Amino acid sequence: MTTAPARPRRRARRGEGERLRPEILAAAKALMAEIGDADAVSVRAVAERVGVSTPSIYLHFADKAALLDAVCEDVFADLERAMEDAAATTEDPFEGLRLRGMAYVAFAIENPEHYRLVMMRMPGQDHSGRIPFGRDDIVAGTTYHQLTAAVQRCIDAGVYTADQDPELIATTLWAAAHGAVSLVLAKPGIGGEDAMALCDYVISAAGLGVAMIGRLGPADHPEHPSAALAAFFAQAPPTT
Amino acid sequence: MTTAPARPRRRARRGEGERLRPEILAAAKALMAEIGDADAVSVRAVAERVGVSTPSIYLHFADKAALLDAVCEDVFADLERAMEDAAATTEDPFEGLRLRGMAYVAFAIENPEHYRLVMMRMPGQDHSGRIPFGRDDIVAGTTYHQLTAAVQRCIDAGVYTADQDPELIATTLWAAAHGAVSLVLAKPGIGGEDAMALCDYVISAAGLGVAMIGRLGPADHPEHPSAALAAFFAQAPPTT
DNA sequence: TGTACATCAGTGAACGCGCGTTCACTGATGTAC
DNA sequence: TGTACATCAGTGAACGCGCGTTCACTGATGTAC
Repeated sequence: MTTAPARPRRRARRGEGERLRPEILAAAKALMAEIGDADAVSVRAVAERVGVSTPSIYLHFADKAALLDAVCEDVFADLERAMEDAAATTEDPFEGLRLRGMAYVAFAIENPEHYRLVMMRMPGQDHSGRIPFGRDDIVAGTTYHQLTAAVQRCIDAGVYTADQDPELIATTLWAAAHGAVSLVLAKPGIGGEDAMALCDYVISAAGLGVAMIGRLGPADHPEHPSAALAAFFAQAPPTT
Repeated sequence: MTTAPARPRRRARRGEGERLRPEILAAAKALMAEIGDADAVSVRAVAERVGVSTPSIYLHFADKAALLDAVCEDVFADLERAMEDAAATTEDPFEGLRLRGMAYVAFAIENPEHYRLVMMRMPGQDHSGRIPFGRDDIVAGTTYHQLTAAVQRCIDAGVYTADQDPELIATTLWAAAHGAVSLVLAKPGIGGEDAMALCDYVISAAGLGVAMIGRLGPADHPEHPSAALAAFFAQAPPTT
């Protein structure tokens, strides 16, 4: 069923058994993208793709879950690299937020099954009770840290206000990007032809809306919000 | 494994075979919520829960996929009802958007596996090639129609501007609510203790940000957006 | 009013499948002497 | 320089499992006469 040619391979030399591990990882990653369903990737298929017998997988990974965890780790690193590369192309903090979001979205659209694996699964607990690749892992990473730092620079620049919480803003932007792109993946055709344009719109709306919240107060739900907002915008300055 | 007592049941009378169908549906729905993984719900388990033999399921559903599709339909109706009920409690169109979003979010948090089934799955094609519960089905429904109508009323009220597209705005609000709540489901602990508060924040940000886009122009990406935004807000009127 | 029969809801047992995982094994490779 | 041996990467075959689905069947029920 899998079209891998399974070329004959030479076994690794003594002490070089670790050489097989990255090959297994890459095969699992590739199969996941091809099959389009992480659950449907079998240990057998991965072994066949690598050109090795099935039990060999167990020399490098404790079980299937450990293999999938390793793939997660790999994918996560790819996603974070894409975001950091994108952010490095601008000095403007607000634009940096937008570029990060667009890189995030582009990664998800280009690698839907990988994105799904790390971001759209229900959390399964480790044997140790830890949730792999949960909130804590993400928030502890350098990419998330850079994101909140960029938000802080937006506060410093006067886009957001000093009383706003950079963590909450970062999470909100993350939710906006994730919401747009995961909806595009789950419900194709949404937002018309240009899915990236929809995502850009959603990300921009969230980024700007957070600024509005900074001006209106955090939980401002007046009795007639439509009238209050209409009045606010009626007095707003003309834009360039 | 499933704790259903499987009380002895009487067979339906002649011509009343259809009576079993809703019971099967309800059992499948309940099992899904309990197990927390739609894929792990087996036809056998559903039959056992109903108190009927496994082949009986096939008298009412062509195959397992048809059963899951029927559950989807049911869940979708629940979700839409929750949103319409929530929206009915206000006359204000902007507040109506927010209440719809909060009802959506609350439904997802209360029924995580059901929400996941209808909104977080990769689209699987029907035997006929149609995507069940895809964008087209949702957009054609009355709930989505009411949502865009509420957006139109926001335009009429001066919250959004006449040149903005109600469909795009509706989709953006949907993406925001979905993004916030699906992130909460997939990465527990995000947004701190109160997940609903985070969702409210994200929904509000999107709703307000769309209004900002209406004033700034649809794809306004100036060279130094931070400075431009800071200038805009520096001139903005004081808020109540 | 009684009975033979067609209908139809529901069943017991089995089929074949692919899966994760294990076990006893092979044979190449480096090393000690 | 030659050889016995320990090490270690990798294997072939099998285990047991739960799954979706099918098939020939049973037996209660309503109906025609």
